[in-house]
Amino acid sequence: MAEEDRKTVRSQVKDPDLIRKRHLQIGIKASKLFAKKGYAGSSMREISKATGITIGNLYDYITKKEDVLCLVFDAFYSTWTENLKKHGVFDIEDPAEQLRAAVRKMLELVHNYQDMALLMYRESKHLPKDFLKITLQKETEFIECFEKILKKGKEQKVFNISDPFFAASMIVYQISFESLRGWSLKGRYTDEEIMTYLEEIIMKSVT
Amino acid sequence: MAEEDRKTVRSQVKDPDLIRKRHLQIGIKASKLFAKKGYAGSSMREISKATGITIGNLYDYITKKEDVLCLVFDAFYSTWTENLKKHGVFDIEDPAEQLRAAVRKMLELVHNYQDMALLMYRESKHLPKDFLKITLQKETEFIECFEKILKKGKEQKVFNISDPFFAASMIVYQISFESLRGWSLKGRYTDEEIMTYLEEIIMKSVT
Amino acid sequence: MAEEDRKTVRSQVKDPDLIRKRHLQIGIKASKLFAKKGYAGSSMREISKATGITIGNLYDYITKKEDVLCLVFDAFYSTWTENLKKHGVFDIEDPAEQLRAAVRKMLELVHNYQDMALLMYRESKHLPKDFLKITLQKETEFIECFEKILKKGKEQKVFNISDPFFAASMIVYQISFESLRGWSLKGRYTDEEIMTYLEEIIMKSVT
Amino acid sequence: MAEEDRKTVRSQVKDPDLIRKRHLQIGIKASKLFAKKGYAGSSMREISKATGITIGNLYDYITKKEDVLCLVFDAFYSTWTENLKKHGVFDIEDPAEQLRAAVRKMLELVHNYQDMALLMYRESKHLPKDFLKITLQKETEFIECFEKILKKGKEQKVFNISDPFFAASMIVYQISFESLRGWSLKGRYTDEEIMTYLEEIIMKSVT
DNA sequence: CATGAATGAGCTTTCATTCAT
DNA sequence: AATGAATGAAAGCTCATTCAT
Repeated sequence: MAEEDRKTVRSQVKDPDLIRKRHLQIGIKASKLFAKKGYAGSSMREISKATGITIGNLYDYITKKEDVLCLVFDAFYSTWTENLKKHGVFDIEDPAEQLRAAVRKMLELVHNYQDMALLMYRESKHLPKDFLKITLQKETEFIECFEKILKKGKEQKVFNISDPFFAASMIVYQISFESLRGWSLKGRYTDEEIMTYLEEIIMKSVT
Repeated sequence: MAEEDRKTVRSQVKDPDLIRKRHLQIGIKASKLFAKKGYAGSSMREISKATGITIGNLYDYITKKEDVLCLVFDAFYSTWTENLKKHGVFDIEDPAEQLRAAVRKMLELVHNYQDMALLMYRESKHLPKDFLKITLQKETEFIECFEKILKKGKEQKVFNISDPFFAASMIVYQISFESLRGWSLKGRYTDEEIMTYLEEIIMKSVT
Repeated sequence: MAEEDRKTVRSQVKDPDLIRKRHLQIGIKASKLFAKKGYAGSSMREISKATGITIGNLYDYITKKEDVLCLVFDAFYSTWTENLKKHGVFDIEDPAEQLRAAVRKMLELVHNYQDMALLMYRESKHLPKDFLKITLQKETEFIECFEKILKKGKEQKVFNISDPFFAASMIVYQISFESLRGWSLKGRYTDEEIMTYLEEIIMKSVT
Repeated sequence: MAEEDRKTVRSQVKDPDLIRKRHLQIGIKASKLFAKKGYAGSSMREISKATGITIGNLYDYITKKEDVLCLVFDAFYSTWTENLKKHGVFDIEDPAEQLRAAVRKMLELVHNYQDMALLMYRESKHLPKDFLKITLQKETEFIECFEKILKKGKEQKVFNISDPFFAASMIVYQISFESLRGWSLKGRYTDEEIMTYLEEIIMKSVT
């Protein structure tokens, strides 16, 4: 209880199943609200309305407004990783094939949750210190997935890169391109073009 | 530059020189504050303290808090473009040489104003509509500088890219890598390593 | 009276009984404050103190300071019309008798709520447009009560007037005489004298 | 200097002619502003703009914002009495004729300065105590003009009134009818009709 | 005398948070 | 567990007034 402190959002309620259910409910509904109005721009009243939980009851499941943001990040990572596991990307043997599949899958995911990716960049500043650390840890683990693929490809001499981790970081970064810079491309390119170009650029950068 | 700009932030004060001076003062000091506490998280009283201008006087130079953010963006673009012009990047003939020089220069700039790049991504949401349009225009012009280099290189067959504008957008995006994802690299790489790797990756992506 | 009114001042609070109670409380207490210091001269903090409702809670029952003024007008008209109905003025048959009774009753009322009449003249400028319309409508209805009496009297040749509505307007105006010009009479006449003279003048003006 | 204190608005400036000129200028221009936006609703900045005197200079002729209101009242009484003297109302011998002439003249005056009359009712609350006393004195003197006419008429048995001063007060009050209640008549009556009816009612009230 | 930049108290309003029911 | 009324600190912004030039 002392060391494991703050790994999750504290709640007054006893029933753990109810807590899980409500926490997910809050995270999902609030994420849509935050995407539209931002974290600071959303009041607890609005969060209450969006989640369908009265304001007093909301505070039975959280202790501060920050917690709602943590729940949003939690919910996001849940759906994100879940979606990724469903498609057996990591079963592919050929590194180039595998990388292309992973990148394409991720691009689709980011495309579908565009606001979310942007949201996480924008609002991570408001996360409490200890939760931020956890988040960064999760991101690092995510990068390491790509690092693994790159390392294998480098050993097999199919990839020509100097530093696998650095390259993996850049790939993960590039995947968010549409979310963060999409506005400067909208009108010039179709969604499919954007994803095709991105895939192409990323693949070329490693070969 | 003196007559045509500053139509966006109106002030009560009549002396145009004083306005320019104070606007710059506000933009620079507030940018440091915003980088630390964010736009929404910084109160007008804090901005007043940071700029050294009393709150009432501050409102002689702006009309809304938004305006401070505009001044931050303004100040940023001023120093940014100014710095870029100083080094005769656009005199270089060889496209590859030219691109490398431009990228390296920009990487150094972004490195020195790290918080700023992140700030601009994070807070552009809070810009008023009309000012946002101007900002996007400035960004597009910036991208087009790189597009021009890429086009020339493509014609000379030194660059192998399918869409120069898209590639230019990606390069500009990659240049901000350190600002937006730097935390995942800190501790693993020195500043110099980061810039060298970035330069290498960007150059490879076009050849 | 319960369902149809109070569409003008919206509140966050859900319990309609509580809303009615608080709205009346605000209207009455604020009216005394406004009479003393004027609408513009009374701060929300003072209104809060005067009503005994904390400032945040106050804003659960109103949306703008204007609303407080509306509630003052509401409360005034409520007590005004209520008081008038209590005394069966409109049952009297003889027009002259009826007019004299109505005037006398009104004079007493205005005398008891002296500051209020003055307040309403002074502050109606600050009412929001739509509410002002409602207020004027209520006043017109009030004038029409007197118009009706005058019309009947004119038909029965007991009153000698050229335009009943105009005359009714003037009577209603004269009734507020004490509120608006009382200061120039204080010291010269007793309260009872003022009312007697007023009654006399008004009655003579129609015969 | 001790007893006569505060009879007028104090000024830093030495030249008495300039003071008079500026005071009148301020009073006239500010009156139009106050009529539109009210005393409390007009800022010193607006007053400065309306008068064409810079804010600092303004404070060379006044000491507080209140003073501007005093100057408005002063300017008003100046033009008012001036206008009244021009027409030789007080030379008429027959009391009824004289009263009718005075009333008609005043009605025209009030009609032309409608906003002003309303303004004075509304804003007299904001006058400093000592100045208010002077204002009331001036008003009383004005009422006494009518009282004199009524007294003469009463002695000659052409007027049938019980208390001349009270009746005079009421007449002065009725003269402002259009200013204070005009909105409820607009649309129903022409300006000329209003004045004719008013004259008729007032004359009947004394005979 | 005139100018207008500077001051800071005070205004209206919002909002995270608590707590009696 | 759930409700929503109540709290008050703090936010953005205005404005009468001063004062150096």
